[in-house]
Amino acid sequence: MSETPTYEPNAIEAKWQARWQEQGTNEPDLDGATRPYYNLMMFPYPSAEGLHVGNLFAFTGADVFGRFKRMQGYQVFEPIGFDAFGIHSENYAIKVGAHPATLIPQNIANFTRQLTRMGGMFPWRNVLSTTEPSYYKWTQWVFLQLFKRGLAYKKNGAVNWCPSCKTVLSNEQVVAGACERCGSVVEARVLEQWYFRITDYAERLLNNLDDRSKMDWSDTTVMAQKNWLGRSEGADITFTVAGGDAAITVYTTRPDTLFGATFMVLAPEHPLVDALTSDVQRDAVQAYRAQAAAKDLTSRKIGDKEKSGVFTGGHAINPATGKQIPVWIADYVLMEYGTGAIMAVPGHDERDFAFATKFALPIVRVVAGPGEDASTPLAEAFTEVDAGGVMVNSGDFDGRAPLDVKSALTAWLEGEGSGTKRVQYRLYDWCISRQRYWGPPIPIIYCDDCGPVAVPDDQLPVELPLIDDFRPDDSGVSPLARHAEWYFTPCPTCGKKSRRETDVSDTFLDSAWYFLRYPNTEFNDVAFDPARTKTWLPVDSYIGGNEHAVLHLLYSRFITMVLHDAGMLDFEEPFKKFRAHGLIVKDGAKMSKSKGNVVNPDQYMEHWGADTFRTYLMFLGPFQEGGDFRDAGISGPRRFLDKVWDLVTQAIDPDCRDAEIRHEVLIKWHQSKKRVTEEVEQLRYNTAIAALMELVNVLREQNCAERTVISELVQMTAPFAPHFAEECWERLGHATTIFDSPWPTFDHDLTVENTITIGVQVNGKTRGTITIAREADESVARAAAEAEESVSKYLTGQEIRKVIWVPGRMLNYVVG
RNA sequence: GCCCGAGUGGCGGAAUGGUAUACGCAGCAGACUCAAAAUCUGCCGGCUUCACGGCCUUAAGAGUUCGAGUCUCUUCUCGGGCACCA
Repeated sequence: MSETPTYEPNAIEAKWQARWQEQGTNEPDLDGATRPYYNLMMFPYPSAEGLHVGNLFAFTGADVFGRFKRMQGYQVFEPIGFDAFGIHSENYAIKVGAHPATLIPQNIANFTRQLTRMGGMFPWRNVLSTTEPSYYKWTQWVFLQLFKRGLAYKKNGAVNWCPSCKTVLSNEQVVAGACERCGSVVEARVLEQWYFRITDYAERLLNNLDDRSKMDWSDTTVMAQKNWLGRSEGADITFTVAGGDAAITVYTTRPDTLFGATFMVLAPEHPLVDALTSDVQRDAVQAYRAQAAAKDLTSRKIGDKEKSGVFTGGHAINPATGKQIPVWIADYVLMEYGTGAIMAVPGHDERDFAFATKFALPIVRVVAGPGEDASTPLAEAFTEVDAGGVMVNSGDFDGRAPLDVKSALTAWLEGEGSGTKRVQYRLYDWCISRQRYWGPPIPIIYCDDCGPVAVPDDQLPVELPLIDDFRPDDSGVSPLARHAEWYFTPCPTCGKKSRRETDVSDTFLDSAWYFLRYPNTEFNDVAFDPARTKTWLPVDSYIGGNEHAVLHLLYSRFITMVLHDAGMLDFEEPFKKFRAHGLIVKDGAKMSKSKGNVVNPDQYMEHWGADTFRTYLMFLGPFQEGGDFRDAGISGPRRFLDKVWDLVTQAIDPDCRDAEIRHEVLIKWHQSKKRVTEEVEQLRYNTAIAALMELVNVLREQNCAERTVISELVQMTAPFAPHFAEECWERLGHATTIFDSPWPTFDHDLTVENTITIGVQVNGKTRGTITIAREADESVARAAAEAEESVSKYLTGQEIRKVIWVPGRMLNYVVG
């Protein structure tokens, strides 16, 4: 008994990784696939630190699913790539004094090493990086598709500007109104920027979310998208300005409360402010507008909720009451939402109530709740619409329910020509301009004669020049503008000396279409080949983090819809199924560099092997909820693999093979196959692994190492521990990869025992158990139960009032 | 503030309204060993009992039900998202 090999993960893993590479095991036939399955995971941003445990958890979970689908007979395409443009790479390069173009390839090499080490089923010939000209050529092409369809436009927009770092900051880089890096107070700067008209698609983006045939998504993700889209139903109402021809249009979701509108508020930037302002108020209004303009975006939005504002001196007429009401300006009204103006109903809106209280404006009750009437004082805004209240102080509408008056009043306004019903979305257009260096240049040329001109397709890509001074400067203009040889270029239409657009595009654009490129990486003349696309898309399963629940997924859906409308794709939803994985925490806290609790997976893979580490990660908690990383627990999965290894050793030994499968093993075997199959399908990996462990325990107790059973056990461990399973499979005498073997099937009749043990309750308390035939009827069960001393002692001397018999489940006596 | 999600042994976590605590970790006892590690066997929610057993227990409280970790309401705590959206 000398030649028995022991389980040595590192040797086995290197062996199988090399073999997969040599034999192209992970590369499906992209053209000839008959049962294609596109298994997508969110590609990583290749940071200098390398993959962390959270990435590995996500990729392993997606890989387990892909390997499972493959064993179910699909040709699985499970590509990986790198999302390497963006401000993070650029800032890091500035910090370490290097160029991102040299850092990124190093990071990608390190990520590639780690992704190979973990044993992912990645087709490396289809790898992509968003920073390669061969990729971003098509990102620019995507931009131009939108430009040509009128969906890309320029407008002024405010950005966060740090005067000390001389750079535009993203919202998350602004902390409490200050620059996250240097602490300077951030200013708002207005720049002309490129936007995509995603708002045109708001309704379709919302409606498809409820269409299960197009999208089977996690509920939490659907909810997040719905909230982001923020559909509301209401009305536009026009108020004429007293003593003038001007009119102010407001948007409200509560047209029923129109009689309670006692003043109006415009956003400080509203175009009618000048016209409304009286001479007396002009100075105060000017001062307030200047003050509002100076506030940075974030502190205006989420900062101090204390109301501020100024009276313009102007008045408007409430179309319902005919009364003149004062018009104010205040920064709690946002120019970007609705019409930038509101009718203020302080009795029934918390913000308006706070404002009216602060500035002593009249508050009128127009809805009376249960037990209230028109004169009940309002200590706070009464905002309930559907709480059984009735209208009061509202003329002909008095006594009716607010919900009913909502539509009735809107209809009346429509008749008067002073209002219309309208649906409003919270979603705003997608700003894709970045005044930075490390991104794909926006492919537009400005010609004095021809205006903004698209760079012709045959001149794409507009390559990002490899310049050394890529730092942003004081001007707020992209560093690209400083390079005359790049900046000046002939107009593609008339040939006149023209200027390139110097903004680069948002990284979210890079990732909004990458899934279309993966099956087409070898094509240089098209972004995506129609035949390939028809075979592989839409994506069958997409797994990723819920931090991208809104932006990335919404932008991807939008770009797909646009390309669908352009006739280039025959589907409008890119991801048939989406599941969000959970988060790995360490000691109850999210892993982060600042907390110093980031776990580097390399050392674990080195010490335990990738297979044990993968199995551990999938076992530590529900995949869709995440879990707590505790290295003490890793020994459990390792012991499990050791036990399977030993069973394989026994199974291939002709001397100790057990030909007969005992009934107890047979049932457990089929039950395990059923459970594992169903649970892996639902990404419930932790319980699937528990089921495999239970099976192993039974096999050991029963001394069974029957070859068929062990073979199938090995197959079921394969998605979790792929190298390990390949090695076991080879030891069992197979010459081809285990991933081309069919997933084990089970016999339903063998998943249920002929005799079952059920609980017997007396008055709902479990008092004993009985073991009876599965099909036993009530009388048999009762006879067995009443013969049990532990049950009968609660029955003697009691009147049995009722017996509840749930066949095959339980028996309950109600006595007393 | 609003919208989601979650609170179960010492720990990670299982449980179609039907025997709560599967599986794993840690711990305790034993076997093997000169010894230790590894491995194997057994025990392992709390209180109570010599024991058989009894009572309690799924964040707290109420409710529905023959029966609730699971369904409903209220409260508390934690995590995530949105944040003056009219």
